[in-house]
Amino acid sequence: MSTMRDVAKKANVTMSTVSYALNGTRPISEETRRRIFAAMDELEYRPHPLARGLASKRSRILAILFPAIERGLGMTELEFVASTADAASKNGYHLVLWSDETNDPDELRQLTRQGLVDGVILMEIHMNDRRVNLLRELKFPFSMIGRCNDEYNRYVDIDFDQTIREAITYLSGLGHTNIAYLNQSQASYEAGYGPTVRTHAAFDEYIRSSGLKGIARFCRPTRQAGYAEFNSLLKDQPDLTAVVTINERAIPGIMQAIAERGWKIPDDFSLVAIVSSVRMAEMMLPRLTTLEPPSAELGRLATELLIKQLEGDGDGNTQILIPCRLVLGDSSGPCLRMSGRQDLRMEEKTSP
Amino acid sequence: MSTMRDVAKKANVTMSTVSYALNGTRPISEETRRRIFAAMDELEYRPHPLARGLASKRSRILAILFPAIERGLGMTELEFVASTADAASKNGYHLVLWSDETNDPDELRQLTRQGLVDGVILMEIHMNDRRVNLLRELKFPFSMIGRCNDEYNRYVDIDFDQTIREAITYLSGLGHTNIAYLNQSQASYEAGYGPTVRTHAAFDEYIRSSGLKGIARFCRPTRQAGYAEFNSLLKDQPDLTAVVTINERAIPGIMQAIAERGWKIPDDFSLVAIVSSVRMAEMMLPRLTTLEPPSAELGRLATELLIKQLEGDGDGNTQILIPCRLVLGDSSGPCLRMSGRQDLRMEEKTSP
DNA sequence: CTGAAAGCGCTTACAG
DNA sequence: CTGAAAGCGCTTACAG
Repeated sequence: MSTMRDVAKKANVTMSTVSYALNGTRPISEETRRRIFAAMDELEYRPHPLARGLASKRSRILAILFPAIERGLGMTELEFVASTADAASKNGYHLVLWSDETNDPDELRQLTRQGLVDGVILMEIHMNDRRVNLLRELKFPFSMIGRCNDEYNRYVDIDFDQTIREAITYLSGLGHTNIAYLNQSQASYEAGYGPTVRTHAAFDEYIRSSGLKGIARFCRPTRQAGYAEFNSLLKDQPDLTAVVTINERAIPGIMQAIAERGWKIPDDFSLVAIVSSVRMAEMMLPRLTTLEPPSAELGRLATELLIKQLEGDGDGNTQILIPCRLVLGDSSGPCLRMSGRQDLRMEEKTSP
Repeated sequence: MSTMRDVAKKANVTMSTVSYALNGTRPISEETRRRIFAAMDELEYRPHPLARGLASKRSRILAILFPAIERGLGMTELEFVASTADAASKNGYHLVLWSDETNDPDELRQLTRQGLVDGVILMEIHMNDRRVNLLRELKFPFSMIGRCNDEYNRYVDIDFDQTIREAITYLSGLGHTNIAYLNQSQASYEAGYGPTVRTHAAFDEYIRSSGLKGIARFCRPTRQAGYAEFNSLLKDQPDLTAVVTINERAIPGIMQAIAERGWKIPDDFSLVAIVSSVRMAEMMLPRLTTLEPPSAELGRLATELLIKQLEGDGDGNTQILIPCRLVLGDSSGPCLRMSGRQDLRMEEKTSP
């Protein structure tokens, strides 16, 4: 393994010249730079990240704080991590994974104090997030996938307003006039979990302004809860014809409750997921219509935001909102049950 | 941010003594160590990982090579990563994520040459794996979740023989005598992907030795392929009553094909997944019976194996095989269709 | 456009 | 049981 000193010797320059050539941080004559890079090639020189980090006080390592897996991570979180690692690497950074088992901000403080990483990417953001408060206080660089109550700091997030609006517009376009929203758990709402809070408010508001009938409910993330919540929902609103849900794990229970009524999806009832990956939607039968989250893009953008901040060409705070994208499945359509247009019923056999 | 020099000054010792006290690498008098740790506490001293790594030539950073997400990662891979990060942190290591987009061994060579990480964890291992060959050649420390053709090196893997055997034994215990195995794609078999190759061989062998009827097929990981493969399978073997599959993404297609025949699961046909997470099995309707992979344990063990090797208390190579664990769902049971025992049919309504 | 040198914050032989 | 010092492989003022 050759060192910068070896390169300098071979190129007949001093180490500092090699360093400046490598980092492009001061002008080098064409001839000299040629010699240096030739020497590097010949020696297969790789700069040592630890040495560079120690000397420059910039490790070029980022961390992503990964929530405890038990809390029910899925494809979306997987994509955040993968795309973050990818974006980091494309910008010459490494990404370390910090698993936030304890959800203890003090653990995060220890980690930042260590000085291994230049900045951290947060996900699963709450309206009033202790981790965010801590990092602000420490003035430790970070960016978020998600956002708090206030509009400070750098974040990328799903545009939940737009996503909810699109789900409802889509269903109302199919003729649905009475639509329920099955949210995540009440506990997550009370904890101020961003998606739960924002979608709840957005649903209420859009239903109100659109003149449709609508009802929103919380639901624990289990099939049993989905089953029970659905039945309770229909007891209150017998003419409900569609459910929109962000609660992926409740979906099998909803489907079972629908089947047990002898109803078919989508002819008798429509189901639209929001923030569910197409990958997951494909696993359901019938294939779910979903508003797919831009997970990979969120991960990439959060990383780029953070790197910009670290490299100083950040223009203060940056906020980016991206709506989910509607991907049609076989779980949504006009409701034939209420309309009486039974003649429109789809053939039993659909292509797989 | 205080440094080791500050601690030394405050404790009235030299820096080397602080260092030795911290690392426990040479005897320190009780009195001195007390003073040193008191000083550390007071100064909230955190050793600087970059400096430590540079001086000791051991970064205490591990990498996990994360396959391209397009290739269809799921919960299992998510758990590998999360549990690896966790095990690393519990042992005083950090974990960086290297995404293997290109699947190019030369990229891996560059990364190892950089000298940032002490060792790397590989997953998605093939029988003859270029990455493994490369790391062996470079004598770069690594461990694997999965294994190659030979028995060299450190690995943890699923015991596919045992897993297949348990799936078949379970089904044959329910009275099934004609069982199909729906594997991953032919392409993955030809590429020598471990799980595909090993389960294929295990199924053949166990069917042969058990006197049951069985047929194994490859299948692309799409619902369309699952649908088509299932129908083709039943054309060849009309008295088939159960399918075992490792091909999670084909399952919705299988279920649809079953439903279109007017069959009910499990009364008319049984479906058993292997190496599918319970989380995923819970998303299906009916809830899938699965042989759940010990993902978190595999990740943890692979990490511990690697760390042992790095810290020199490794007793050469270590091989660990763990079978999947049967978790009953509602997709498997005795076959009433063939037996004619229609009277045993389950009630339509099952609890969610 | 290039050099000489101090320093980043640790570890680890070498000595006693 | 403890110290004094070289060194890990870079970066970056300071000088010219």
